[in-house]
Amino acid sequence: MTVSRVINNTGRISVDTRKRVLSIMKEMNYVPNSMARSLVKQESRILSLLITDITNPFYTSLARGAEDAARQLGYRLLLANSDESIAKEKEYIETVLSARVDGVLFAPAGDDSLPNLRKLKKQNLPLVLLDREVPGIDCDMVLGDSKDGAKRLTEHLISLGHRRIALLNGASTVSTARLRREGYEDALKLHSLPFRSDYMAEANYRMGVTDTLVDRLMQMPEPPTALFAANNFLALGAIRALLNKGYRVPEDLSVVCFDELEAGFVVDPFMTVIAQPAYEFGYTGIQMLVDRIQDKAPAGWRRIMLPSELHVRKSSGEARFSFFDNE
Amino acid sequence: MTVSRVINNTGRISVDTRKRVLSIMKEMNYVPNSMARSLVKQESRILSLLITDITNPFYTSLARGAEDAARQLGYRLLLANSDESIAKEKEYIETVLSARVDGVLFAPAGDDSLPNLRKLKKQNLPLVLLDREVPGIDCDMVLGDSKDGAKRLTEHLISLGHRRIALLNGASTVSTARLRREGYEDALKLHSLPFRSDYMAEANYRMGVTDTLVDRLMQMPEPPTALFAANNFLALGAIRALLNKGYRVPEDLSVVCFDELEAGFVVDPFMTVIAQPAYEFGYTGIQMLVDRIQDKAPAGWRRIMLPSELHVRKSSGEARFSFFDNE
DNA sequence: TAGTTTAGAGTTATCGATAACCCTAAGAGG
DNA sequence: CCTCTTAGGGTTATCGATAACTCTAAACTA
Repeated sequence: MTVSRVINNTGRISVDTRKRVLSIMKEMNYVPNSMARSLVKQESRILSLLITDITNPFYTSLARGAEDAARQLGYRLLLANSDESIAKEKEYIETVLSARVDGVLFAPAGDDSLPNLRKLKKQNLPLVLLDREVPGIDCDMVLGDSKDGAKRLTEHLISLGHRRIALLNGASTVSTARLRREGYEDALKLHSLPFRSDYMAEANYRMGVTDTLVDRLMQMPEPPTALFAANNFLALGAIRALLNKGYRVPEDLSVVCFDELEAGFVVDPFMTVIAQPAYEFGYTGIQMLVDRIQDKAPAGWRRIMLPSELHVRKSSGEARFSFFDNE
Repeated sequence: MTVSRVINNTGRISVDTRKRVLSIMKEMNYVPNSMARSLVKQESRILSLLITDITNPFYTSLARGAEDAARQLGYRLLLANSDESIAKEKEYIETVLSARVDGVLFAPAGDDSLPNLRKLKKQNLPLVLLDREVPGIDCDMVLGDSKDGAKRLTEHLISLGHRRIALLNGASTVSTARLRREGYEDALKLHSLPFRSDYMAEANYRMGVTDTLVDRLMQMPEPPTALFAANNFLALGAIRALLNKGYRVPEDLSVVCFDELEAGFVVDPFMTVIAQPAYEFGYTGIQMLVDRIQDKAPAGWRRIMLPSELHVRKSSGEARFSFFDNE
């Protein structure tokens, strides 16, 4: 009726009627029902963002970027958290589909997210993948340079004299973990260092590292002198375990990792990291998504790779040489 | 039609028809439209959570708690972030009202959130306030013991021999800032220490502290020997500024604060803090909200105060006495 | 056997907003 | 004076799911 015309500023309305409507709206505390509107308009102007760990600063920064972009483009954001669980992801997909959001920004838990993603694609819902690729899914993506970053981080350790570098990786069902391993291996090869499978360990990106994992590494006949952790939380878990056991970082073991540890403020930054532009992941992702929704995107899938930066800090130090080995 | 009966398991459906419907649903990739359902049911089973800073671990832990509780109770969570801005808060309120969520869990930016909150109450929307009170709003609340916590933190400093303790507080339009100041003053009084207004500074909970603020304190004729920061980010900002200027913590200035710095993992925890049970804030808040929605709540408003814990760590040390003053 | 249940499924109205169409009176134009 | 335009605003159908009702056989009861 006339109210709709006033709210949306469409059609012809006399100044008088408009005033009358507005004043009655105020008087009644009228608030339009966006569900009813979406039902007829067939669009909700809501985008959905799924992240895998809301306590990880990488994802909270990403969320802020997504939020800012969405706000600027006139969309609202439905934020959810999968805890790296495929099952929660599935639940969430159902929610999102039945809520008829206009598009989804999706940081998948891993390769096993495939069926979940297929379900989205079947509904023809615009989709942008974040941070991780999933084999079998073609769509727009915003990725980091995992391979190159891992290579740089490993080379940094090598340049400090380290020859025995362990890799504490995420699950191999996650694309970033695979790529980080490749980068690590590339760096070893490039410097003619052997790849040793006993220097490899694997854990969930979200979980702390069990002390036993660290024990195993440190109690080898030739323990590593440096540890490359594939993400920030793995590094924290490892360092905590090391300190508990009485080891010192970096004196006994240098530790480096992917991703900053804190969102913004850092007191006396400790960790040597490859920092990814988390905010831009979210911001760019939303831009790509909205382009796609509004048919402004090119026909083919876009694959944006954001650069990262090496920050050398205190957690990585010069290697101590062989005379320490038999200590 | 019959489909609805199948989906909701209501009414009488023959086994045969049910199978037929289900198979066609699968074949068509049918997904029910929850907006249409909400429209007629007059409930959405969506709750909304507004936090003021998504990058602050206090709020991300809180969000996880809220999410877990919501999931367990059969609700979904719409998460948003006000950045401590009343204007964003207002936008968000409008979104939430027009989305017809079933209830709102609200961490207000401050006393100026009053009009925003009134708008919610006018619609009779179940509401639970988190962390901060707002004068003029009566509703269920989950709070921390700001006053007592501040008192304990201040007394901890006093017990270390500090006599000149500065307070770096949040804006006085935020209830927690006022209470933390009260606790601080109580502790001073209790130990017959003078309250000095030149030891007070105020900044936004979200912002870094400007270096000038720290400069002002440290360049006083009688500079403080300890600093009580009213939240974690203020403490981080202060410490960063101090380190930049060449001061050491705790040697030159002890620093303590409210709230943990990191969500879960802490490497070699540094900061002496009053830790609040952030997860429980969210979890309890959702429980109270759902009770209210389902009319299981008592008639009067509930006001739950969650206890907090003092963790003494390295950022606070013994006071150095007068012979240092004229150094 | 006649009347009454009942299982199973179809019909209609509804939630609130909007698209598309229609209606009326005043003013414009010849 | 009559026709035509147009401003302003009312009507109806629609989005998709559900509540409440109806309908039709078959089954059951007395």
